[in-house]
Amino acid sequence: MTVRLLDTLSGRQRDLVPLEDGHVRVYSCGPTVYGPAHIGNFRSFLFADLLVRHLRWRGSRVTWVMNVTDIDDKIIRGAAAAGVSIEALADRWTERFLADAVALRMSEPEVLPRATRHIEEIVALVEILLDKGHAYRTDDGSIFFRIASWPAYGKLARLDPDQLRVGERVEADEYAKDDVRDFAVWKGPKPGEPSWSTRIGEGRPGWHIECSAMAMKHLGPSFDIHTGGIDLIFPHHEDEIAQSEAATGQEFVRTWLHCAHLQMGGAKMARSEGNIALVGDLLDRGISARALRYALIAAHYRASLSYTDESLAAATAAIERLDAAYLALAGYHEDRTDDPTLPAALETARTAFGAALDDDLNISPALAALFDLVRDLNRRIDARTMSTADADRAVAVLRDLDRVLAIGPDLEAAALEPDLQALVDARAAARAARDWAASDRLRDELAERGIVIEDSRDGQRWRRSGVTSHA
RNA sequence: GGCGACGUACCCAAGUGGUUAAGGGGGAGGUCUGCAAAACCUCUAUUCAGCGGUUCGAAUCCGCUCGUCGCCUCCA
Repeated sequence: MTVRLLDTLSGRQRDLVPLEDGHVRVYSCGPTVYGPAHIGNFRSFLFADLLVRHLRWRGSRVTWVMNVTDIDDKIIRGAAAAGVSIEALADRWTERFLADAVALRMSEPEVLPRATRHIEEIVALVEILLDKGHAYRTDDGSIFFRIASWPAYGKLARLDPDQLRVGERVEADEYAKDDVRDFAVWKGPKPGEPSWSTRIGEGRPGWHIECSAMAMKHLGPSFDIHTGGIDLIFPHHEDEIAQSEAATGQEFVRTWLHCAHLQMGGAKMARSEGNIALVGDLLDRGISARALRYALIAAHYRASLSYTDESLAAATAAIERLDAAYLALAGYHEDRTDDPTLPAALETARTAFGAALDDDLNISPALAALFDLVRDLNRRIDARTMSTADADRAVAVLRDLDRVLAIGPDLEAAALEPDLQALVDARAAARAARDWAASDRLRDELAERGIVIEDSRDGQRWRRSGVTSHA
Protein backbone atom coordinates (compact mmCIF):
# COMPACT_ATOMS: atom_id res chain seq x y z
CA MET A 1 0.00 0.00 0.00
CA THR A 2 1.32 3.38 -0.98
CA VAL A 3 0.98 6.47 1.10
CA ARG A 4 -0.82 9.21 -0.79
CA LEU A 5 -0.58 12.86 0.22
CA LEU A 6 -2.22 16.02 -1.01
CA ASP A 7 0.50 18.33 -2.26
CA THR A 8 -0.26 22.02 -1.77
CA LEU A 9 1.80 23.06 -4.78
CA SER A 10 0.20 20.83 -7.39
CA GLY A 11 -3.13 20.70 -5.60
CA ARG A 12 -3.15 16.99 -6.27
CA GLN A 13 -2.96 13.89 -4.23
CA ARG A 14 0.15 11.99 -5.20
CA ASP A 15 1.81 8.76 -4.24
CA LEU A 16 4.75 9.19 -1.94
CA VAL A 17 7.75 7.90 -3.84
CA PRO A 18 10.84 8.92 -1.91
CA LEU A 19 13.85 10.19 -3.81
CA GLU A 20 15.84 7.50 -2.05
CA ASP A 21 14.06 4.18 -1.96
CA GLY A 22 12.82 3.37 1.52
CA HIS A 23 14.05 6.62 3.04
CA VAL A 24 11.76 9.61 3.42
CA ARG A 25 13.22 13.01 4.18
CA VAL A 26 10.90 15.39 6.00
CA TYR A 27 11.39 19.00 6.99
CA SER A 28 8.95 20.70 9.33
CA CYS A 29 8.78 24.36 10.17
CA GLY A 30 9.19 24.41 13.91
CA PRO A 31 8.84 27.06 16.54
CA THR A 32 10.24 30.54 16.65
CA VAL A 33 11.43 30.61 20.22
CA TYR A 34 10.39 34.07 21.35
CA GLY A 35 7.89 32.63 23.78
CA PRO A 36 6.19 29.38 24.64
CA ALA A 37 4.61 27.56 21.71
CA HIS A 38 0.82 27.39 22.01
CA ILE A 39 -1.31 24.38 21.22
CA GLY A 40 -2.09 25.76 17.78
CA ASN A 41 1.62 25.60 17.01
CA PHE A 42 1.66 22.11 18.39
CA ARG A 43 -1.17 21.05 16.17
CA SER A 44 1.11 21.50 13.19
CA PHE A 45 4.05 19.81 14.93
CA LEU A 46 1.89 16.85 15.94
CA PHE A 47 0.46 16.46 12.47
CA ALA A 48 4.03 16.16 11.21
CA ASP A 49 4.70 13.70 14.01
CA LEU A 50 1.71 11.64 12.93
CA LEU A 51 3.05 11.60 9.39
CA VAL A 52 6.52 10.55 10.50
CA ARG A 53 5.15 7.88 12.82
CA HIS A 54 2.93 6.47 10.11
CA LEU A 55 5.73 6.33 7.58
CA ARG A 56 7.88 4.47 10.09
CA TRP A 57 5.00 2.17 10.94
CA ARG A 58 4.83 1.40 7.23
CA GLY A 59 8.48 0.44 7.33
CA SER A 60 10.17 3.51 5.90
CA ARG A 61 13.28 5.00 7.29
CA VAL A 62 12.50 8.66 8.00
CA THR A 63 14.88 11.53 8.57
CA TRP A 64 12.90 14.26 10.24
CA VAL A 65 14.29 17.76 10.56
CA MET A 66 12.48 20.45 12.51
CA ASN A 67 14.02 23.87 12.65
CA VAL A 68 14.14 26.10 15.68
CA THR A 69 14.24 29.74 14.67
CA ASP A 70 16.29 31.45 17.31
CA ILE A 71 16.91 34.80 15.66
CA ASP A 72 14.18 37.13 14.42
CA ASP A 73 12.57 40.48 15.14
CA LYS A 74 10.36 39.17 17.92
CA ILE A 75 13.20 37.48 19.73
CA ILE A 76 15.28 40.63 19.48
CA ARG A 77 12.42 42.73 20.82
CA GLY A 78 11.57 40.19 23.51
CA ALA A 79 15.14 39.94 24.71
CA ALA A 80 15.47 43.71 24.83
CA ALA A 81 12.23 44.00 26.76
CA ALA A 82 13.29 41.34 29.24
CA GLY A 83 16.79 42.69 29.53
CA VAL A 84 18.41 39.41 28.59
CA SER A 85 20.50 38.27 25.66
CA ILE A 86 18.77 36.78 22.66
CA GLU A 87 20.63 33.55 23.34
CA ALA A 88 19.25 33.39 26.85
CA LEU A 89 15.73 34.07 25.66
CA ALA A 90 15.95 31.59 22.82
CA ASP A 91 17.48 28.93 25.05
CA ARG A 92 14.77 29.36 27.62
CA TRP A 93 11.91 28.91 25.16
CA THR A 94 13.69 26.17 23.26
CA GLU A 95 13.87 24.18 26.46
CA ARG A 96 10.24 24.82 27.13
CA PHE A 97 9.34 23.74 23.60
CA LEU A 98 11.27 20.49 23.97
CA ALA A 99 9.61 19.77 27.32
CA ASP A 100 6.15 20.40 25.85
CA ALA A 101 7.00 18.21 22.87
CA VAL A 102 7.99 15.35 25.16
CA ALA A 103 4.81 15.77 27.19
CA LEU A 104 2.75 15.55 24.01
CA ARG A 105 4.72 12.52 22.87
CA MET A 106 6.08 14.16 19.75
CA SER A 107 8.81 11.98 18.28
CA GLU A 108 12.19 13.56 18.60
CA PRO A 109 13.34 14.83 15.21
CA GLU A 110 16.74 13.56 14.04
CA VAL A 111 17.88 17.15 13.74
CA LEU A 112 16.62 20.31 15.43
CA PRO A 113 18.77 22.86 13.63
CA ARG A 114 19.00 26.38 14.97
CA ALA A 115 19.35 29.36 12.66
CA THR A 116 22.21 30.96 14.57
CA ARG A 117 24.28 27.80 14.15
CA HIS A 118 23.88 27.91 10.37
CA ILE A 119 25.12 31.36 9.51
CA GLU A 120 27.77 29.91 7.20
CA GLU A 121 25.20 27.93 5.21
CA ILE A 122 22.96 30.98 5.00
CA VAL A 123 25.82 33.18 3.80
CA ALA A 124 26.80 30.63 1.17
CA LEU A 125 23.23 30.52 -0.10
CA VAL A 126 22.98 34.30 -0.28
CA GLU A 127 26.27 34.43 -2.18
CA ILE A 128 24.88 32.13 -4.83
CA LEU A 129 21.74 34.26 -5.14
CA LEU A 130 23.90 37.36 -5.55
CA ASP A 131 26.11 35.64 -8.13
CA LYS A 132 23.13 34.51 -10.16
CA GLY A 133 21.51 37.92 -10.07
CA HIS A 134 18.52 36.87 -8.00
CA ALA A 135 19.48 39.09 -5.09
CA TYR A 136 20.81 42.61 -4.69
CA ARG A 137 22.27 44.80 -2.00
CA THR A 138 20.85 48.01 -0.64
CA ASP A 139 22.67 50.93 0.93
CA ASP A 140 22.15 49.77 4.50
CA GLY A 141 23.88 46.43 3.89
CA SER A 142 20.70 44.42 3.45
CA ILE A 143 20.28 41.93 0.63
CA PHE A 144 16.94 41.29 -1.04
CA PHE A 145 15.63 38.56 -3.26
CA ARG A 146 14.44 40.06 -6.52
CA ILE A 147 11.03 38.65 -7.22
CA ALA A 148 11.06 40.02 -10.75
CA SER A 149 13.94 37.61 -11.46
CA TRP A 150 11.83 34.60 -10.59
CA PRO A 151 8.78 34.19 -12.85
CA ALA A 152 7.43 31.23 -10.90
CA TYR A 153 6.99 33.40 -7.82
CA GLY A 154 3.48 32.90 -6.44
CA LYS A 155 2.99 29.35 -7.68
CA LEU A 156 2.62 27.81 -4.24
CA ALA A 157 0.21 30.34 -2.83
CA ARG A 158 -1.51 30.73 -6.20
CA LEU A 159 -1.02 34.44 -5.93
CA ASP A 160 -0.41 36.71 -8.83
CA PRO A 161 2.57 38.85 -7.79
CA ASP A 162 0.99 41.81 -9.56
CA GLN A 163 -2.14 41.45 -7.47
CA LEU A 164 -0.45 41.53 -4.10
CA ARG A 165 -1.92 44.31 -2.06
CA VAL A 166 1.37 45.98 -1.61
CA GLY A 167 1.70 49.15 0.31
CA GLU A 168 -1.25 48.55 2.60
CA ARG A 169 1.06 48.05 5.46
CA VAL A 170 4.17 50.07 6.04
CA GLU A 171 6.66 48.39 8.26
CA ALA A 172 8.31 50.71 10.69
CA ASP A 173 11.63 49.03 10.10
CA GLU A 174 11.31 48.61 6.37
CA TYR A 175 14.48 48.86 4.41
CA ALA A 176 14.83 50.53 1.08
CA LYS A 177 14.42 48.11 -1.78
CA ASP A 178 13.78 48.12 -5.50
CA ASP A 179 10.32 46.57 -5.26
CA VAL A 180 8.16 46.51 -2.17
CA ARG A 181 7.42 42.82 -2.75
CA ASP A 182 11.07 41.81 -2.60
CA PHE A 183 11.98 40.09 0.62
CA ALA A 184 15.12 40.26 2.72
CA VAL A 185 17.50 37.32 2.69
CA TRP A 186 19.98 39.29 4.77
CA LYS A 187 19.30 42.25 7.03
CA GLY A 188 21.92 44.93 7.42
CA PRO A 189 23.27 45.75 10.87
CA LYS A 190 21.34 48.01 13.19
CA PRO A 191 22.24 49.46 16.55
CA GLY A 192 21.10 47.21 19.36
CA GLU A 193 20.60 44.23 17.08
CA PRO A 194 22.82 41.19 16.93
CA SER A 195 24.83 40.87 13.78
CA TRP A 196 27.41 38.62 12.24
CA SER A 197 30.48 39.68 10.35
CA THR A 198 30.49 37.62 7.16
CA ARG A 199 31.66 37.49 3.57
CA ILE A 200 28.44 39.16 2.49
CA GLY A 201 28.85 41.85 5.11
CA GLU A 202 27.62 42.67 8.57
CA GLY A 203 24.11 41.74 9.48
CA ARG A 204 21.73 38.90 10.29
CA PRO A 205 19.63 36.43 8.34
CA GLY A 206 16.23 37.33 6.91
CA TRP A 207 13.31 35.27 8.09
CA HIS A 208 12.91 32.79 5.23
CA ILE A 209 16.48 32.07 4.28
CA GLU A 210 17.33 29.97 7.31
CA CYS A 211 14.79 27.29 6.43
CA SER A 212 16.18 26.96 2.93
CA ALA A 213 19.73 26.79 4.21
CA MET A 214 19.04 24.32 6.99
CA ALA A 215 16.71 22.11 5.00
CA MET A 216 19.20 21.80 2.17
CA LYS A 217 22.09 21.23 4.53
CA HIS A 218 20.43 18.40 6.43
CA LEU A 219 18.25 16.89 3.70
CA GLY A 220 19.89 17.89 0.44
CA PRO A 221 18.91 20.37 -2.28
CA SER A 222 15.81 18.35 -3.07
CA PHE A 223 13.83 16.34 -0.55
CA ASP A 224 10.50 14.61 -0.12
CA ILE A 225 8.17 16.43 2.24
CA HIS A 226 7.97 19.86 3.80
CA THR A 227 5.30 20.59 6.39
CA GLY A 228 3.97 23.65 8.14
CA GLY A 229 0.87 25.56 9.07
CA ILE A 230 -1.36 26.91 6.32
CA ASP A 231 -0.34 30.43 7.27
CA LEU A 232 3.21 29.68 6.20
CA ILE A 233 2.27 29.11 2.57
CA PHE A 234 2.69 32.77 1.94
CA PRO A 235 5.08 34.33 2.14
CA HIS A 236 7.35 31.94 4.05
CA HIS A 237 7.22 28.83 1.89
CA GLU A 238 6.74 30.75 -1.32
CA ASP A 239 9.96 32.57 -0.53
CA GLU A 240 11.73 29.37 0.44
CA ILE A 241 10.91 27.86 -2.93
CA ALA A 242 12.02 30.94 -4.82
CA GLN A 243 15.36 31.35 -3.09
CA SER A 244 16.14 27.63 -2.97
CA GLU A 245 15.26 26.81 -6.54
CA ALA A 246 16.82 30.00 -7.84
CA ALA A 247 20.05 28.96 -6.13
CA THR A 248 20.14 25.26 -7.00
CA GLY A 249 18.12 25.00 -10.18
CA GLN A 250 16.51 21.90 -8.68
CA GLU A 251 13.07 21.15 -7.37
CA PHE A 252 13.28 22.08 -3.69
CA VAL A 253 10.45 19.98 -2.26
CA ARG A 254 8.51 17.11 -3.80
CA THR A 255 5.42 17.37 -1.61
CA TRP A 256 4.20 20.32 0.45
CA LEU A 257 1.87 19.60 3.33
CA HIS A 258 0.03 22.29 5.25
CA CYS A 259 -2.25 21.89 8.19
CA ALA A 260 -5.24 24.10 8.89
CA HIS A 261 -5.49 26.33 11.91
CA LEU A 262 -6.56 25.45 15.38
CA GLN A 263 -9.46 27.69 16.27
CA MET A 264 -10.42 28.96 19.66
CA GLY A 265 -13.30 31.30 20.30
CA GLY A 266 -14.20 31.49 16.62
CA ALA A 267 -10.82 32.63 15.37
CA LYS A 268 -7.48 31.03 14.70
CA MET A 269 -5.33 30.60 17.74
CA ALA A 270 -2.64 33.24 17.57
CA ARG A 271 -0.63 35.22 20.01
CA SER A 272 -1.65 38.39 18.24
CA GLU A 273 -5.33 37.48 18.67
CA GLY A 274 -4.79 36.87 22.35
CA ASN A 275 -6.62 33.54 22.24
CA ILE A 276 -3.84 31.15 22.98
CA ALA A 277 -3.60 28.15 25.28
CA LEU A 278 -0.25 26.85 26.44
CA VAL A 279 0.65 23.22 26.92
CA GLY A 280 2.18 23.85 30.32
CA ASP A 281 -0.82 25.77 31.59
CA LEU A 282 -3.20 23.04 30.52
CA LEU A 283 -1.10 20.32 32.09
CA ASP A 284 -0.84 22.37 35.27
CA ARG A 285 -4.61 22.41 35.37
CA GLY A 286 -4.49 18.62 35.51
CA ILE A 287 -5.43 17.97 31.92
CA SER A 288 -4.04 14.73 30.59
CA ALA A 289 -1.31 15.23 28.01
CA ARG A 290 -2.61 12.20 26.15
CA ALA A 291 -6.09 13.69 25.97
CA LEU A 292 -4.61 16.94 24.72
CA ARG A 293 -2.63 15.09 22.07
CA TYR A 294 -5.77 13.24 21.05
CA ALA A 295 -7.75 16.48 20.83
CA LEU A 296 -5.07 17.98 18.57
CA ILE A 297 -4.64 15.07 16.17
CA ALA A 298 -8.15 13.57 16.02
CA ALA A 299 -9.33 15.74 13.14
CA HIS A 300 -7.88 15.63 9.65
CA TYR A 301 -4.90 17.95 9.34
CA ARG A 302 -6.38 19.99 6.51
CA ALA A 303 -9.62 20.70 8.36
CA SER A 304 -9.72 23.57 10.77
CA LEU A 305 -10.24 22.34 14.28
CA SER A 306 -11.84 24.07 17.22
CA TYR A 307 -10.34 23.68 20.63
CA THR A 308 -13.00 23.93 23.33
CA ASP A 309 -13.69 22.54 26.77
CA GLU A 310 -16.09 20.17 25.06
CA SER A 311 -13.55 18.91 22.55
CA LEU A 312 -11.09 18.26 25.34
CA ALA A 313 -13.73 16.48 27.41
CA ALA A 314 -14.62 14.30 24.44
CA ALA A 315 -10.94 13.51 23.94
CA THR A 316 -10.55 12.62 27.59
CA ALA A 317 -13.52 10.29 27.44
CA ALA A 318 -12.16 8.61 24.32
CA ILE A 319 -8.80 8.08 26.02
CA GLU A 320 -10.50 6.62 29.08
CA ARG A 321 -12.45 4.22 26.91
CA LEU A 322 -9.18 3.09 25.39
CA ASP A 323 -7.53 2.79 28.80
CA ALA A 324 -10.39 0.72 30.14
CA ALA A 325 -9.95 -1.74 27.30
CA TYR A 326 -6.19 -2.02 27.87
CA LEU A 327 -6.79 -2.53 31.58
CA ALA A 328 -9.46 -5.16 31.08
CA LEU A 329 -7.25 -7.04 28.63
CA ALA A 330 -4.26 -6.87 30.94
CA GLY A 331 -6.28 -8.36 33.78
CA TYR A 332 -8.08 -10.89 31.64
CA HIS A 333 -7.55 -14.52 32.54
CA GLU A 334 -9.37 -17.42 31.02
CA ASP A 335 -8.01 -20.93 30.94
CA ARG A 336 -9.36 -22.06 27.60
CA THR A 337 -8.38 -22.63 24.01
CA ASP A 338 -7.58 -19.73 21.73
CA ASP A 339 -10.46 -17.99 20.00
CA PRO A 340 -10.12 -19.01 16.32
CA THR A 341 -11.93 -15.88 15.11
CA LEU A 342 -9.67 -13.40 16.86
CA PRO A 343 -6.70 -13.26 14.45
CA ALA A 344 -8.91 -12.23 11.54
CA ALA A 345 -10.58 -9.53 13.63
CA LEU A 346 -7.21 -8.13 14.65
CA GLU A 347 -5.93 -8.20 11.10
CA THR A 348 -9.05 -6.50 9.76
CA ALA A 349 -8.62 -3.67 12.23
CA ARG A 350 -4.96 -3.27 11.43
CA THR A 351 -5.62 -3.23 7.71
CA ALA A 352 -8.40 -0.67 7.94
CA PHE A 353 -6.30 1.50 10.23
CA GLY A 354 -3.32 1.51 7.89
CA ALA A 355 -5.37 2.03 4.76
CA ALA A 356 -7.03 5.08 6.29
CA LEU A 357 -3.74 6.72 7.19
CA ASP A 358 -2.25 5.86 3.82
CA ASP A 359 -5.01 8.00 2.37
CA ASP A 360 -3.53 11.41 3.14
CA LEU A 361 -3.44 10.71 6.89
CA ASN A 362 -7.19 10.28 7.05
CA ILE A 363 -7.32 9.88 10.78
CA SER A 364 -11.07 9.66 11.34
CA PRO A 365 -11.53 6.26 9.73
CA ALA A 366 -8.29 5.16 11.39
CA LEU A 367 -9.71 6.04 14.78
CA ALA A 368 -12.97 4.38 13.79
CA ALA A 369 -11.01 1.20 13.06
CA LEU A 370 -9.36 1.45 16.46
CA PHE A 371 -12.62 1.95 18.32
CA ASP A 372 -14.39 -0.72 16.30
CA LEU A 373 -11.67 -3.05 17.50
CA VAL A 374 -12.08 -1.85 21.07
CA ARG A 375 -15.78 -2.62 20.98
CA ASP A 376 -15.13 -6.04 19.48
CA LEU A 377 -12.54 -6.83 22.15
CA ASN A 378 -14.84 -5.66 24.93
CA ARG A 379 -17.50 -8.00 23.61
CA ARG A 380 -15.05 -10.87 23.65
CA ILE A 381 -14.01 -9.99 27.18
CA ASP A 382 -17.63 -10.01 28.32
CA ALA A 383 -18.29 -13.27 26.53
CA ARG A 384 -15.09 -14.83 27.96
CA THR A 385 -14.38 -16.37 24.56
CA MET A 386 -10.69 -15.45 24.48
CA SER A 387 -7.82 -17.27 26.09
CA THR A 388 -5.34 -15.43 28.26
CA ALA A 389 -2.90 -15.57 25.35
CA ASP A 390 -5.57 -14.06 23.08
CA ALA A 391 -5.83 -11.06 25.38
CA ASP A 392 -2.08 -10.61 25.08
CA ARG A 393 -2.33 -10.79 21.31
CA ALA A 394 -5.05 -8.15 21.36
CA VAL A 395 -2.93 -5.84 23.50
CA ALA A 396 -0.04 -6.33 21.11
CA VAL A 397 -2.18 -5.07 18.24
CA LEU A 398 -3.42 -2.08 20.22
CA ARG A 399 0.19 -1.30 21.03
CA ASP A 400 1.12 -1.66 17.40
CA LEU A 401 -1.51 0.86 16.30
CA ASP A 402 -0.34 3.11 19.10
CA ARG A 403 3.10 3.36 17.54
CA VAL A 404 1.35 5.77 15.17
CA LEU A 405 -1.17 7.45 17.45
CA ALA A 406 0.82 7.55 20.69
CA ILE A 407 -2.28 8.00 22.80
CA GLY A 408 -2.22 4.72 24.73
CA PRO A 409 -1.39 4.25 28.38
CA ASP A 410 2.27 4.32 29.38
CA LEU A 411 4.05 1.07 28.69
CA GLU A 412 5.46 0.90 32.17
CA ALA A 413 2.37 1.89 34.07
CA ALA A 414 3.68 4.38 36.56
CA ALA A 415 3.75 2.62 39.91
CA LEU A 416 1.20 3.87 42.34
CA GLU A 417 2.46 6.10 45.11
CA PRO A 418 2.96 3.96 48.27
CA ASP A 419 0.15 5.61 50.21
CA LEU A 420 -2.26 5.14 47.33
CA GLN A 421 -1.14 1.57 46.82
CA ALA A 422 -1.88 0.94 50.51
CA LEU A 423 -5.41 2.25 50.03
CA VAL A 424 -5.90 0.10 46.94
CA ASP A 425 -4.72 -2.98 48.84
CA ALA A 426 -6.94 -2.13 51.81
CA ARG A 427 -9.90 -1.74 49.51
CA ALA A 428 -9.27 -5.11 47.90
CA ALA A 429 -9.03 -6.70 51.33
CA ALA A 430 -12.22 -5.04 52.54
CA ARG A 431 -14.07 -6.21 49.49
CA ALA A 432 -12.75 -9.73 49.86
CA ALA A 433 -14.03 -9.66 53.43
CA ARG A 434 -17.39 -8.43 52.08
CA ASP A 435 -17.05 -5.34 54.25
CA TRP A 436 -19.03 -3.16 51.86
CA ALA A 437 -19.00 -0.04 54.03
CA ALA A 438 -15.22 0.05 54.32
CA SER A 439 -14.77 -0.97 50.71
CA ASP A 440 -17.03 1.81 49.43
CA ARG A 441 -15.40 4.38 51.67
CA LEU A 442 -11.94 3.46 50.38
CA ARG A 443 -13.17 3.55 46.81
CA ASP A 444 -14.53 7.07 47.33
CA GLU A 445 -11.33 8.17 48.95
CA LEU A 446 -9.27 6.87 46.04
CA ALA A 447 -11.63 8.51 43.55
CA GLU A 448 -11.02 11.87 45.20
CA ARG A 449 -7.33 11.31 44.68
CA GLY A 450 -7.69 10.55 40.99
CA ILE A 451 -7.72 6.76 41.17
CA VAL A 452 -10.71 4.97 39.68
CA ILE A 453 -11.47 1.56 41.17
CA GLU A 454 -13.33 -0.98 39.10
CA ASP A 455 -14.41 -4.49 40.08
CA SER A 456 -14.53 -7.15 37.46
CA ARG A 457 -14.67 -10.88 37.08
CA ASP A 458 -10.89 -10.71 36.84
CA GLY A 459 -10.68 -8.91 40.18
CA GLN A 460 -10.35 -5.34 41.37
CA ARG A 461 -8.39 -2.99 39.15
CA TRP A 462 -7.43 0.66 39.28
CA ARG A 463 -6.58 3.39 36.78
CA ARG A 464 -5.89 7.06 36.95
CA SER A 465 -8.77 9.25 35.88
CA GLY A 466 -8.27 11.28 32.72
CA VAL A 467 -8.57 14.64 34.38
CA THR A 468 -6.97 14.83 37.76
CA SER A 469 -8.25 17.79 39.65
CA HIS A 470 -5.64 19.43 41.81
CA ALA A 471 -8.11 22.04 42.96
C1' G B 1 -10.96 43.88 -3.84
C1' G B 2 -8.20 38.98 -5.24
C1' C B 3 -7.48 33.78 -3.83
C1' G B 4 -8.90 29.42 -0.98
C1' A B 5 -11.30 25.97 2.49
C1' C B 6 -15.72 24.55 4.57
C1' G B 7 -21.26 23.99 6.07
C1' U B 8 -23.45 15.92 7.60
C1' A B 9 -27.50 14.12 14.25
C1' C B 10 -27.40 17.75 20.64
C1' C B 11 -21.49 18.44 19.94
C1' C B 12 -16.99 16.70 17.16
C1' A B 13 -16.43 14.01 12.63
C1' A B 14 -15.93 10.00 8.26
C1' G B 15 -18.41 9.14 3.85
C1' U B 16 -17.42 12.57 -2.62
C1' G B 17 -22.58 8.82 -7.78
C1' G B 18 -25.86 3.21 -6.22
C1' U B 19 -26.81 -2.27 -0.04
C1' U B 20 -29.13 -0.36 6.77
C1' A B 21 -25.14 7.72 6.20
C1' A B 22 -18.54 5.14 9.99
C1' G B 23 -16.38 6.40 14.67
C1' G B 24 -15.91 9.46 19.29
C1' G B 25 -18.58 12.50 22.90
C1' G B 26 -23.36 13.55 25.09
C1' G B 27 -28.47 11.90 26.24
C1' A B 28 -32.54 7.96 27.21
C1' G B 29 -33.72 2.87 28.45
C1' G B 30 -31.92 -2.14 29.58
C1' U B 31 -28.25 -6.27 31.05
C1' C B 32 -24.31 -7.44 34.39
C1' U B 33 -22.81 -5.94 39.56
C1' G B 34 -23.29 -6.27 47.05
C1' C B 35 -23.47 -1.08 45.38
C1' A B 36 -20.81 1.56 41.86
C1' A B 37 -17.66 2.08 37.79
C1' A B 38 -16.34 -0.10 33.38
C1' A B 39 -18.35 -3.08 29.64
C1' C B 40 -22.24 -4.92 26.55
C1' C B 41 -27.32 -4.35 24.15
C1' U B 42 -31.30 -0.97 22.22
C1' C B 43 -32.68 3.93 20.91
C1' U B 44 -30.92 9.16 19.66
C1' A B 45 -29.94 12.05 10.84
C1' U B 46 -36.04 8.73 5.63
C1' U B 47 -31.54 12.80 5.98
C1' C B 48 -26.64 15.59 4.60
C1' A B 49 -27.08 24.86 5.00
C1' G B 50 -31.12 26.56 1.36
C1' C B 51 -33.01 26.63 -3.67
C1' G B 52 -32.70 24.98 -8.59
C1' G B 53 -30.32 21.63 -12.31
C1' U B 54 -27.77 17.02 -14.45
C1' U B 55 -28.77 11.60 -13.78
C1' C B 56 -32.47 5.57 -13.86
C1' G B 57 -30.15 7.12 -9.16
C1' A B 58 -26.70 12.72 -5.46
C1' A B 59 -24.82 14.13 1.05
C1' U B 60 -21.58 13.07 -3.11
C1' C B 61 -21.51 16.38 -9.95
C1' C B 62 -23.10 21.65 -11.82
C1' G B 63 -25.26 26.68 -10.81
C1' C B 64 -27.11 30.32 -7.54
C1' U B 65 -28.12 32.04 -2.51
C1' C B 66 -27.03 32.23 2.67
C1' G B 67 -23.41 31.35 6.50
C1' U B 68 -18.47 30.29 8.84
C1' C B 69 -13.24 30.37 8.63
C1' G B 70 -8.55 31.40 6.46
C1' C B 71 -4.57 33.61 3.11
C1' C B 72 -3.15 38.14 0.48
C1' U B 73 0.84 41.42 6.65
C1' C B 74 4.31 38.83 11.76
C1' C B 75 1.98 34.04 12.16
C1' A B 76 2.12 26.71 13.05
